[in-house]
Amino acid sequence: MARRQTRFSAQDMVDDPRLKDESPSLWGDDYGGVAAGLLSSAVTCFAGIGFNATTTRDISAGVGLSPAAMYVHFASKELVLFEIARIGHERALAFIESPEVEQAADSTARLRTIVARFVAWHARHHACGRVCQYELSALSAEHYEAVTELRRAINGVFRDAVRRGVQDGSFADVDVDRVVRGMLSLGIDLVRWYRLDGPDSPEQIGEFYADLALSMVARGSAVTSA
Amino acid sequence: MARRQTRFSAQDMVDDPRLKDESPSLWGDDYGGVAAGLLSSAVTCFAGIGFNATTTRDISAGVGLSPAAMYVHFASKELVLFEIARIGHERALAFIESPEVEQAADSTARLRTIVARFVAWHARHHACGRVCQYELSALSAEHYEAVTELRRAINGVFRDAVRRGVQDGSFADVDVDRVVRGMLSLGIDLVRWYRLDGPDSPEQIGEFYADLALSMVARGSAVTSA
DNA sequence: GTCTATACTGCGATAGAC
DNA sequence: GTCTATCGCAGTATAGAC
Repeated sequence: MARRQTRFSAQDMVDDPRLKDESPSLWGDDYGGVAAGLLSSAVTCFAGIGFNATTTRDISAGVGLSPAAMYVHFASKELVLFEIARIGHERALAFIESPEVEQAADSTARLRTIVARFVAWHARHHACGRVCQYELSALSAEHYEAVTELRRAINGVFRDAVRRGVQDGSFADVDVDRVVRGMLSLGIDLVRWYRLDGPDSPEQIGEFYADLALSMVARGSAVTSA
Repeated sequence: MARRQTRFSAQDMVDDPRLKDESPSLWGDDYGGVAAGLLSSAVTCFAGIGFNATTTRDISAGVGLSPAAMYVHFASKELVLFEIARIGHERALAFIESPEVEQAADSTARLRTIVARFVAWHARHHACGRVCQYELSALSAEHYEAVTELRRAINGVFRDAVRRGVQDGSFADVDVDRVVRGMLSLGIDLVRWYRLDGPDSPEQIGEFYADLALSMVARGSAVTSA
């Protein structure tokens, strides 16, 4: 039987408007020109059919080049995945460590801004986000560890924001770890279904989920720790 | 360079306590004996390293059989994936359509029960849940459509429960689609990180998320529709 | 830096003995 | 129903011309 009789090929993914995202704007500080195009092509393919189902030919074909072209810019397919995951996590982390967060008036405004920006980033870059969330098992041990370090930093931003609000009395005495898990889940799971051509803009869904996050830590809520 | 220099092999997944789940109890009505063992082995491998990175040899080796053994019970690797996805979705749907849900006293109790059971099911069967959520792109077009049908039914249970509460005045006038997305995200994303040997039992995390879900539709919440 | 051509490997699936 | 052996092919990566 044929090796690949799956629903979609990588080329279908490139043509699918559901996978349109704004990853091309992500590589600027690290890559430009052909290399940036290869990363964007790989994001679309990886997000659509997965790292292991994507061939190096698919990635090159996405920018109109021959099968061998990818290796001039990246030493291996795994390195393409790592660069996507590394840059994606770095950008998301930077986006929730912005001055706008530092200047928040109080713990509530601070948490609201962090959640809204985290969610909006993942909506705008949802294809890159899918790769960052669901394809990490294909990384080498060293690269996986490097990404895990960045993920710990992102979790730390949320944990600090919630803990600070609990300590200064802005929030109820919630179970910080549980609540942070829930907030991250809202922001992360949307990469599975979000589309830029859907009803909500990235900023709108960010605001909506920021409200949900605040309701999770609100005083008088049913969700205080036991 | 080697084809697979990834972090983990399928055998590592079989040995990893993080992927312990209770999928062996899922196949009873459809498969028994060796076939059930193959499905459970496949769940562990697919959940750990993905459908495309798992070989038919891995699946068979998980139950101590030779590479060819799988084909006596399943016509193809893709069919193994489909059976896991089909049965997983059927069981999850049945679990939130239980008599316990039908007998709920009011809209609030009804939604609480649905969310708690949905979340608890995904926690208990989190490895199967990962396959059901993240590996569907490897299905054939026909099999994908069959699973999509089941997913629509599951979404419908949530949508009806929220809509009913809005209509009878138990809930605030929320944006039903948005709120249902959020509830499903909480229940689905946990398959990415949940472990049975962690601090929360499936039922405990189900109760916790049911509280969150109710706070999303509570009257007087900040999250009413515009 | 891009191409064509290809070496090498590993996987899905099958054949045929027991 | 399980085994061993193997076929055929797809996919990563490289060689070498331009």
